[in-house]
Amino acid sequence: MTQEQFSKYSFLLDRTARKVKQYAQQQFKMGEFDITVDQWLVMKNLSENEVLSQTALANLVFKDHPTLTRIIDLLCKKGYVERIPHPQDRRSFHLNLTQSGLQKVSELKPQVSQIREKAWENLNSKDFEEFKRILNTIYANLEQNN
Amino acid sequence: MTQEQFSKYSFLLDRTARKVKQYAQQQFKMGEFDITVDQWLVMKNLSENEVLSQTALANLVFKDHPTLTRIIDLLCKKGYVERIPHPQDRRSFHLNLTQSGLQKVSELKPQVSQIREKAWENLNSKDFEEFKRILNTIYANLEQNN
DNA sequence: CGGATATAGTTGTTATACTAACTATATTTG
DNA sequence: CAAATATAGTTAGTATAACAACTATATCCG
Repeated sequence: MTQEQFSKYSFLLDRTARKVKQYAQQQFKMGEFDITVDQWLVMKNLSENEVLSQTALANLVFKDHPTLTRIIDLLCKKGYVERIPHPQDRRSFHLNLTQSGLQKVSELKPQVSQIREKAWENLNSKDFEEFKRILNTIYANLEQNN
Repeated sequence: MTQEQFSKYSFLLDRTARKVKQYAQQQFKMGEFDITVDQWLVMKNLSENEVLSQTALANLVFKDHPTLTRIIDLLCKKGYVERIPHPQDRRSFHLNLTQSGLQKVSELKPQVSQIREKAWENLNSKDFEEFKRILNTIYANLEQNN
């Protein structure tokens, strides 16, 4: 295989990732979910982990700090999340889903799963495992500490 | 496989696509390439196709018109691309690589290929074919006209 | 021909991504 | 303890992504 051919993966990967996000975002909009796909990822992770700082959450969702700051800002404005001052460390916050945020997560969870399924028509569990393996290998190949 | 498990593909896909772009962008910066990864994609496609309108180019690179307008604006400012008025259709342009743009493409082409290769360490041609097949299937599953 | 419609491209707005620079607070260490 | 350093989070600036609304020009069709 030539270098030239290999190069195409980045185009296909980027194109597909954008399509997946775009499709989900359109469904979110049609269903009047009131949040974006990235905001959903953040809220879901908050719901699955009790006490999280912004740094801990950033590491979970693989977003950088400025990006997460802004997503949290928006979720606070919408009333789904609150920043609770950390009792020992005045630099830090505990992030909390509000009552409204908890309700939103449990309401959207099954709907999001259903939206996500559409991408896997005509594909099976073996494909899924292969896909995960290859994505994770690529990710590991490009990590900084190589 | 549960819905929940399937849902993770979107996270891994997004995470990996971002890492691939980020890694390339860092290499572009280190090499002082003077363009972004998306600008490179546009210039490469211009170099491979003689006469392109913005619409034709947008379809090639799978970006929408506003995004492409802005990328072309930046490439014009940098002197790598020019908009030539279409002789028959006054709404439209022919996009052209300048001399400087052509030189940039031929200078960067091998370097970009080399950067792109790093992702494929520990993976082989069969993986590559599988990966392409799965990405293309997902893309097709989510196209609008379904 | 002339009004309706379609197409090419631009502009505006919001969100995310990334880097860099910054503030405030903790921690380390001489 | 005090200075150096590290960490938590924010702000600023630029680029890309998506959608909606817009201008200008072409085309269609009665």
